[in-house]
Amino acid sequence: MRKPVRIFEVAREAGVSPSTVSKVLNGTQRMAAATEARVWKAVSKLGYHANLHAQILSTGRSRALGVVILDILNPHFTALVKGAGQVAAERSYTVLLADAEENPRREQELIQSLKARTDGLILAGSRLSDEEIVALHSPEQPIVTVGRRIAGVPSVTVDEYTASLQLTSHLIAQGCKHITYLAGPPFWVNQERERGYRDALQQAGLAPQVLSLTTPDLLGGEQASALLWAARPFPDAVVCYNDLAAIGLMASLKTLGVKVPQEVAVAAFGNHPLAAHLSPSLTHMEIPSRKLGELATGLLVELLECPREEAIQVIQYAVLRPRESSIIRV
Amino acid sequence: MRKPVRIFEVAREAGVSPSTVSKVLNGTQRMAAATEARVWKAVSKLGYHANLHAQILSTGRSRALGVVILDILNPHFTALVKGAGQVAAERSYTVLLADAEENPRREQELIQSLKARTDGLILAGSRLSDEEIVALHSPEQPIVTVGRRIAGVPSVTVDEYTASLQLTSHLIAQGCKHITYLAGPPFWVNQERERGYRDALQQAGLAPQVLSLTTPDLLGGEQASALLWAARPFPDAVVCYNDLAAIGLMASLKTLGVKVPQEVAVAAFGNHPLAAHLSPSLTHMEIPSRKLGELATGLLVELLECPREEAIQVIQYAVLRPRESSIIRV
DNA sequence: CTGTTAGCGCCTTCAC
DNA sequence: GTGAAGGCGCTAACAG
Repeated sequence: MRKPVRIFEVAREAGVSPSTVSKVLNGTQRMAAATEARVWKAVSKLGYHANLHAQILSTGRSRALGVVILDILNPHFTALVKGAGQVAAERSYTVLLADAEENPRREQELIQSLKARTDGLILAGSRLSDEEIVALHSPEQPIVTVGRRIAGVPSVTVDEYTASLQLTSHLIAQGCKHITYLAGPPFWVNQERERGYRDALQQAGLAPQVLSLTTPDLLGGEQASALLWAARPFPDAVVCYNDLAAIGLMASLKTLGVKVPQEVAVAAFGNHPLAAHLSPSLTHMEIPSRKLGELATGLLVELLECPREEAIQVIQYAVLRPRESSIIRV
Repeated sequence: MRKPVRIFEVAREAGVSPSTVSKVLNGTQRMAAATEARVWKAVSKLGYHANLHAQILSTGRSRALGVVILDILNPHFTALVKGAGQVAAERSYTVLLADAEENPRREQELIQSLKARTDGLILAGSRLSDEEIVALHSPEQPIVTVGRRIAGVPSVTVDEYTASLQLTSHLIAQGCKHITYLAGPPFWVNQERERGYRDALQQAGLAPQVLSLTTPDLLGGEQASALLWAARPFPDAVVCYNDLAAIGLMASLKTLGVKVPQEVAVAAFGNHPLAAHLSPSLTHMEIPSRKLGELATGLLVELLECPREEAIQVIQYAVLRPRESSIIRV
């Protein structure tokens, strides 16, 4: 059909050379006002749009950022994407988003695909090994991790250890004695949360009990009730790796006739939009997901525009949101 | 640092010409087994990866699909993305995802950006005008819409009219007499749902009452309670444009001390993962979001691989999931 | 200020 | 079977 217009045709229409058109369009170099006007006129008359790939091939920059998230069904990551999108737009970058579906093989494929199309990557909730991530990072194609601290790689993270200390202490303050931790996948975030949990219990002279979620989502939480059921002693409180799992767990406990918070208090990490809408509403350490996305994007753009040597590590803090699921009335 | 390897260097390493390497790598033409072996060896030794943009510039195809969704915070669209990602992977296409943030201007920008990077687009929940969408569609760069039927444009949609007829009839069967419809944005989906609602009421000899959501999300639902409050007669049932709004509404009604379903029954459209986890659990017509993503992607790939004249329209059906929010015990 | 000349890295006819 | 040559569309140095 209608072949796309090329820069040469615009040049001819405006009576100038292709390079002049290029300079005017990109603002690389000012031309005589009259010339510029003729170029713009020709451009709009012909409906010209530069061929992106030719442009990228020629300049070596795409002004695009890749964002790879662990799971698009998890509100934590979608909120993060909102933040990334906003900052990227402000800095006039395009975000190319990909969902790793909690699958490291797929994640690698997507990363390779995005790496070829972007100037830099944000890895949120990566399931790759530290080595793989280090290998991916380079000054020309920087990567920023979210929720993962690796020496030599720029990152944006929450102080999960302190968050976990606070959340666990909150339960202890409610008088809970047998607090179980439902662990997520064995990556940085879970390590920190588990460490905070253990330290809080130790300080209180209580014994830890760690059980592992099958998956860190609704289903995993539902399945976890069976684990709890078998646990001796049966806990009077549960700290969940994330709020999705906590919601699944609470639903399952309701089915089993176990009352929350009277028989078991439940608390989690996250910022699920419905945490306050549930019955009972869910206590959690609120993770500033959107902010993480904003910061990671800002950092990546900085790295792109003025390459640095050291790997900057940005740290944020979670906020305790006490709600019905952990408030035990005496 | 380490400059990327070019095809020329692979050719030199293997003792052949660049064009031979290209043919072997792309399987465009068989070469002597020994030659192919040498090429593959050189490729892995040097860690060669073809430059994507050079390739696209040269071939004119990117093997990438663009998916533009209305709002990444809405579970309907994220589920759709899961479906799209799966089918795209099966057909070895890369999905490039963008979040329009319910903003038509932003949507146009993203579309332009993705259009330049992909072979075809899926528009899910577009806020553009029919004309704009028609203008975007072409046999060389097909687009498939989801949740929108436009003459001449391939689409995948749910039979929303029938879905709405069923949902409204369900409420009527519960004995509700004053059923209000909380309308979403004035696009195809809402038009169909509203039409089904009106027809169902008319058949039952009831009077319709339509109020508009400020936004089709949690916040909009919360704000809608004020509208309902002011409505005369105060309804005994509400049909919500989507489940996000229904959840917001129910939360707000709880605050106001209005009991669901005893004083007002609530029902909606959607497939929110927590619909069954709420108290009361939410009745809805379940929209097969993920399936829509799969079908749209399948259709787009078909269109890409064997261009068609007619614009195929795929239709799916919603399923009634009756839950506590609409079950009125007498 | 403006045009000319070279690539960017790859694929693809077309001869050998 | 294999290689040489030309082009995809644009930008960037370098002249003038």
